[in-house]
This record gives sequence, C-alpha cells and structure tokens, in this order.
Amino acid sequence: MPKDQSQESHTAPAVQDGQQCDRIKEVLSRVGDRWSVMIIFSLGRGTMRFNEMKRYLGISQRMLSLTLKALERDGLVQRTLHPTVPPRVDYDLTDLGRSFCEPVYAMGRWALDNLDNIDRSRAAYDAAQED
Amino acid sequence: MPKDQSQESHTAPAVQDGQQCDRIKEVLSRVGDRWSVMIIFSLGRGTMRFNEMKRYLGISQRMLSLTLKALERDGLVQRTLHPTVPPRVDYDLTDLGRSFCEPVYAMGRWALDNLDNIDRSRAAYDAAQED
DNA sequence: CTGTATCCAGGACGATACTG
DNA sequence: CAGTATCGTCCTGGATACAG
Repeated sequence: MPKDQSQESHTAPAVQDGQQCDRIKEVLSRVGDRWSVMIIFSLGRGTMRFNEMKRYLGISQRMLSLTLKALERDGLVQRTLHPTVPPRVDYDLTDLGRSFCEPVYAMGRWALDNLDNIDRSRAAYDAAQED
Repeated sequence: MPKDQSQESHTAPAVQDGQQCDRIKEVLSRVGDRWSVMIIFSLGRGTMRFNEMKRYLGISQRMLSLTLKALERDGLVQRTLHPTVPPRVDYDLTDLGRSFCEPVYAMGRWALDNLDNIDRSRAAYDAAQED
C-alpha cells in the first residue's frame, strides 16, 4: 500500500514504506552475509565439492555447512549426493541462484571498481581525524 | 587451483584467485551489512536528518551513528552540519554513494522479485524435513 | 536535535572432536 | 570425504543514560 512513488530520475525502486522494507531487509540479511555472497560467487563459476569450497574460501566447516544448508533451503543452491564411498557431494547453483548471481556480480564489480576510491576516502578521513 | 574459467555465457567477473576475493569480501562485509544497505537505500531517495532516519529505519542511535560514520569514512555518505541551535545535520549520498546505489537497487529489486520464490523453497524444504 | 559512553544479551564464528 | 556436536570467544547491536 505505498500510495505513490513518483518516478525518480534515477533507478529508485518502488519501496519505502516499512512493510516491504522489512521483507527486503530480511532477504538481504539472510543472503547478504559474508559467506553467502562468497559461496554464491564461487558457485557461479561452476560445481564445487564441500572440501573444495572449504579450502577455496578459507571458511570453517561449521559455517560452510550452515550456510550451504541455509542457501539450499532458500532454493539458491542445489545439493547432489553421490552415494559412493567415500561420499561425494556436489554443490551447484539453482536457476534462482543463478538469477541472484547477476546482482551479486554487480556488487562485486562495483566493489572491485571502487576499492581505491574507498581506500582514498578512508585515508583522507583518517588523516582529517588526527589534526 | 582451478585456473581456467573459460568464458561463461553469463556475466562472470574476472575474480577468483584469493587475492581480490579478499578485498571484495572486505568491501562487501563493510558495506553489506543490514544497516549500511538500508541507509544507502533510504538516502537514495534524498537528504535525511539523523532522527528522521532513526525513526524511518527503526534503528538504534548507536548503530545509526556507527554505521553513518563508517559510511562517511568510506566516502559513500556526506555529512553536513548546520551550526544552528538546536543543531541540524543533513546526510546525503556522495557521488560514490550514488554509484553504489545501482548494485544495491539491483539486489533490492531481486529480493522483491523473488520473495515468494524463496518462501516457497523454504516451505518445501521444511516440509521435506519432517517426513 | 545530535550525538557519545556504558552495559549487557544473543548471535556469529572458529577450533576441536567425533560419526558415517 | 562430508558432515554434526560442543564449546568458548568475539562482535553485533539494543537499551539506557548522559553531553554539547
């Protein structure tokens, strides 16, 4: 029931009245944490196995397990168990996960493009503090 | 050490070897927390004052203060103090902040568009658990 | 109004050990 | 190899009180 969001000159989404805001906040905090993003990122390149991701990301078993399970529950990641011995489990993105990759990549690209902008800002800010 | 990333059909960024990964992770965890995103989001609509944001976002003074300071340090948010009494402080996005809005909006839009996809996945997943 | 300082509860997260 | 369980720690973040 947002009544009117007029159109901004730039790409403002039609969201401001608390309601949806909360939902977005929810999804974002679910999927917006450090590890979720990194996992999505990695999986965007292709299938990976459990320990492979563990090594690659430098994440603890615990967090990897928890985060993967959450992402699977949210339908972003697909888990495939090969009942061999020793067991082998493949993780991939689902279609939903892949669709999520685009905004994630957008953020990653922005981060990459603006690393030094940010570093410069920080340096300037810190310098200004110790006058 | 998977070295080859061939060219994906979709928009995979040229990042995988730990190095940059770490930097991205850093920026993302800095700016990827719940409040930073929400603040950027709100400020994308225009100038806001301290208490205005506080009420609007339902955030504690402490976190608002901390997050704003961090965002200012990173050069995403501009703080303008009007030396009146009582004091009035305006917060706006900088150019860098505005450029960051786009990926943020992209994420927000995705979240909005896929809320029910996620809800459905969760329901299905939870149902499958209690067989 | 715009903050800073303090305290404190709860969650995030890593380390370690153990199972299938 | 792929996890689960347990424990301890640190940090996040809210509530509250106080200051300019």
